Amino acid sequence: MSNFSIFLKERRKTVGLTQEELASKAGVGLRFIRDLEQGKKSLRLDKVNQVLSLFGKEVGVVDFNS
Amino acid sequence: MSNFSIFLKERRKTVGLTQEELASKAGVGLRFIRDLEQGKKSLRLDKVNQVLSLFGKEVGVVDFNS
DNA sequence: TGTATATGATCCCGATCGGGTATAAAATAG
DNA sequence: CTATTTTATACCCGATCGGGATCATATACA
Repeated sequence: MSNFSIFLKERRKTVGLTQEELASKAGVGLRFIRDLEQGKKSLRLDKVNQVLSLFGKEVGVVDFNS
Repeated sequence: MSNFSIFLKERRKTVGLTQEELASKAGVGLRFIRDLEQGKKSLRLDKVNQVLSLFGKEVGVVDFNS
């Protein structure tokens, strides 16, 4: 599982959103949210950022250790 | 410009690699390296990680302020 | 001058993404 | 403890797009 998979799944739950609600809020498909939370590796960067931006975050360079 | 665009361009130069050499080392196309360093938004995550891993880094969640 | 880089235009293959649907699991109601 | 609803997972399909390869041109730089 990647880094944002966990981050997003937890954040979504703490704010009480369903996957479907998050999808429509972020302007992406439900399938994408599911792939994302499932840790799919080959997602598109802009789509991931589209979702992360709802939580004031974005994709960036990090070390292997979290 | 995104975060890894700058990071990768600088790293590549400090280790003395051309875009072409980096591309073949990372197993991606030259065009991808160029798009990457130019900050293209819609790249695929796995490919970006493929390149970042050469420098012991990966893609992760970060704040808007770097 | 030659080398590295940037940008644009194709073509082509394969994957992503979204929509729909069917199903499974979890939560809630009766 | 069941029945119903909600939420999550899995699969197929079709349109779209990424990315590799290649050629061409333009610019920056050593």
